[in-house]
Order: sequence, then structure tokens, then C-alpha cells
Amino acid sequence: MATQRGRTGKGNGKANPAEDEAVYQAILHALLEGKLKAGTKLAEPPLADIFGVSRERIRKVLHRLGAERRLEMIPNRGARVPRPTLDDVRSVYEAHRVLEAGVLTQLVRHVDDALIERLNAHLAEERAAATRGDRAASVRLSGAFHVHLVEALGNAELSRFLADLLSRSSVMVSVYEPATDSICAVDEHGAIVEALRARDVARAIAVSREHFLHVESRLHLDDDTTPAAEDLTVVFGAVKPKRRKAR
Amino acid sequence: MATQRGRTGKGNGKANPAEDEAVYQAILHALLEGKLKAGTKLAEPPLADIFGVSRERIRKVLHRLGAERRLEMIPNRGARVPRPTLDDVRSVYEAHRVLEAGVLTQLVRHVDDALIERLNAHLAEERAAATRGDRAASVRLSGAFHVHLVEALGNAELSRFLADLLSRSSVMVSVYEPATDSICAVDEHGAIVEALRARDVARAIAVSREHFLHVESRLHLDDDTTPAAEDLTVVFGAVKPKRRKAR
DNA sequence: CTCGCAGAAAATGTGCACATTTTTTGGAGG
DNA sequence: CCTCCAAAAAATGTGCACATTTTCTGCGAG
Repeated sequence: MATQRGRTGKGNGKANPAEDEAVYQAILHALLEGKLKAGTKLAEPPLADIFGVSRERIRKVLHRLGAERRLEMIPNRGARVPRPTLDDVRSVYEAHRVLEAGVLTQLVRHVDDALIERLNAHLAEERAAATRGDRAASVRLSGAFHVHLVEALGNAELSRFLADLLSRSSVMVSVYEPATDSICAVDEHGAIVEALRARDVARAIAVSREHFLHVESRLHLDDDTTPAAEDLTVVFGAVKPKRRKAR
Repeated sequence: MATQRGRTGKGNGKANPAEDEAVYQAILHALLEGKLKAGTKLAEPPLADIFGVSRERIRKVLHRLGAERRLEMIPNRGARVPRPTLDDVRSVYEAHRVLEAGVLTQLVRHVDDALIERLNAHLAEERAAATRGDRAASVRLSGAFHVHLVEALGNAELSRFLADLLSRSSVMVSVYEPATDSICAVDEHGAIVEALRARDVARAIAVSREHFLHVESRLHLDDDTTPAAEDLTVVFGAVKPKRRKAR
């Protein structure tokens, strides 16, 4: 009865954009969180089952994620979590590095005390998280630092591009995990702010560059390439278990 | 007979990805070419009629273009050609400027004679088009110059971002047409190459910056804001007139 | 035991029939 | 002549029933 199968089941096309968004967010979140391992197949029927929505709903979301290049869509063969190569990862880091060089170049023209103050406040947060040993917060704040830099320019296009790069690299760390030990070097962030305060473009760029190369160097290839079969019901554990399949 | 309307028309789900692509390309092309004025409503039924495909096909393409932010999608209200504000345009130009600063910074580390030679060859083409008075070619080559620069880095992410910016600004010129007179200053491109050859980062960036500001300054607001109602059959004139409506 | 290959099962792709908005139309009243 | 409002018309959104394609399965030949 759960889904009224009686009759020919004429469409009752009731609009519910929030539901689309919920499914989208759930899958995206699982993706960014690294809960979905690279190579995992995302089939429509099981997902529709798990979220308790129609298959069309799932289909639309999957295609959207594909258009955003967060999923790999193959015609007639469905969606898979992409398995980035090491070169892909380097490409993303390099892009971030190049972008930040441009951002810093532009930023030194607009630095003011207020900006420096805001950045320093952020650095304080980072240090607090580091000494606290809160790794999750450290990772998050580390990325947020670069977001702060680009957002200081107030350019929506650039901000969006950076957000795209960050989300993509955050997925990648789950494949090429950058060593769980020491955290992203808050001091390097501090050095960037210091160079900015001094209006020293060359130094800011140099420090930023070193920072990225440092992070990049920590990447190591996990050649075990786990076949990565996964149980989706576990990943999206009890999100909206309207219906289930017995089998 | 063209589209077998007899029977209840049960789904004949024959896959034809090429058709999707054709419709997508047709609309995208019209958009980039500036044939679709800002604010134009793109309704599904007429488009389906013009291209001779099902409405679902059109719908999918429209949503895809919306996801790429080339069309403005409003829930329950369909797709419209976006009407960028002057600030939007400036934002795109600024993003391009900032990005190129980063690209040049990175590029001076990898310049070699072969690259300089390629760029000079391109400049020769630009000059030829300019003296020939071929405005269309000039505009195209002017954009291609910047593409050459970023592609010299061989970074797919950066190339994609630039392509995105360029395609967006090309749409915008149809709204804020940057004076049909003198062309994009080939000399400024030449100065960038010259600075690259000399490995002079600061100068390259400065020249590039001036170049963009120069182009930006030519933008002028067309406040006439044409109501822009348009006949789609004219825009997509006889692309695939399988069926037509009499009315 | 491996390989190959039908047949079955499952998954993806598409048109269509509606439900739900939104937009247009046509007067009635001020 | 303009404004407001209800009914009609048109457009968008959604589930579903298929067709098509891919993947899985079982079994027999080498």
C-alpha cells in the first residue's frame, strides 16, 4: 500500500522541489564526505528505494551531478563515482595554485587593515583547532582560509571556481589520502597573510606556491585500487527508509 | 506519418544520443552567436515543434543549459536567456584578468622558444585578420590568444574555466556591444608575448591587466533594454522542420 | 577448469498521460 | 479608460508503461 499501486497509477505530478534538493544534497554530501568510494556504481532502482522517491527523481539528480562532473555518466550504463588519476589530482592542485597566484596579485591592491584582521582571526581559529587536535575542524578551516582569500575579491565567478576545485580535491583525499598526521601547516597560511600585510606580492605568491607544493608532495598513490563494491543502504543509512526491499 | 501519431503511442524508447546533442548544439550555438536576445523566453512546446523532437528531449537540454548557467531556469516558469547586469560582465572580465595573472606567473617558469614561436605565429594571424578588416576573425582570434596562453600550461581545469568565461563574455557582447570600431588591440597581445619572452612576470601581468581594463572600459550600458520578444522559428530557421504548427 | 554463449534478469532511456502551476483572456464595475 | 478578478488556455512537472541495452546466470563444449 505504501505507494498505492492500484489502478493504472496515473501521474499525480505534485511538485516538490525540496525533495529533489534533499536527495541531491544527500548524495553530494556522501560524495564530499568520502563515504562513497571511487568506482562505486550508483544505480537508480536501489537509490529510489532507499530515498523512497520515484526513479525519475533519482535519475534527474544523477544526471545533474554528472553535468557538474561529480559523477561519471556513461550512456546506457549509469552513474559511477569517478576514480581520479594521480594526474587529475595534481591538475586540481595546480589549478588552485595558479588561481591563488592571480588572486594574491589582485588582492595586494585592495588590502586594508580590516581584511588583515579578519584573516588573522581565522588563523587564530586554525591554531586553536590544531592545538585542540581537532583534525576535522583543521581540514575544514584550512580550506576555508583559501575561500576567505578569494572572497575578499568579491568576485562571484572566482569564488565559484575555487569552490569547485575545493570540492573536487576533497573527494580526492579519500583516494589519495594525504597522510593523516600533521595538519596543513597553519604557519604557511600565516606567512601568506604576513606577506599580504606587507604588500609584498612576490613573497605572497612564493609562499603560497610553496604551500601548495608542500601539500601536493604529501599525496601518495594508493595502488591497491580497492574494487570498491559497496552497500548503498549503509552509506545512506536510514536517510528516508520509506520502503525497503526484502529479496 | 512523420511521427506516427496513431495508437495510444506507447513509448518506443529508441535511444538516440546524437539527437540530444544536435538540439543542445543548436541552442548553444544560437546563444553564443547572440541570435537569442537577452530575456527571450524559451518555451518547451514551440522548440519541440521546431526541432521535431519530443518535449522531453527539449526539456532535458534546457535543464542541462540551465545547470551550465547559460540559461536562467525558474521553477514552474521555464527557461529564459539571462540578462546579465553590467556588474555581471565586469565580474567575468575581472575573473579573466585575475586568472590570466596567475597563468602568466606560472607560465614564465616554463617558457621556451617553441612557445614564443607559436604565440608569434598566432599574432601574425591576428594582424593579418586586422589588416584584412575581417572583424569576425579578429574577434575569434583575439579570444583564441588567451586560450593559447592557458593551454600552454596543459591544465584541463584551468582551460575549462577559461572556456567558460569566454563563452559567457561572448554572450554578453551582444548586450553590451563593445563598440564595433577598432579591434582588440593586437599590439597589447604582442606586448604580453614580448614580456613573456623576456621572462618579466611583473611586466607581463601589468600589460595583461592594462589590456583587460582597456577592453572593459569600452563596455557601455545599453539601457534601452529591448523588451526582446522573439520569433524562435526565425532564430532556428529551418533547422529540422519535421513538423510545423499552423495555428 | 576455462571459455563461450544463449536466455533470463536487471538497469537505463523515452514518450505519454495526466496534475499543477502560471499566463492569458474577457468582461463587470468603478 | 483603467483595474480587478474569475475562467480558460497554455506551459511546466511527474509518474508510469513500455522499448532498448547491458549485465548476470547456467550449462555444455573443448
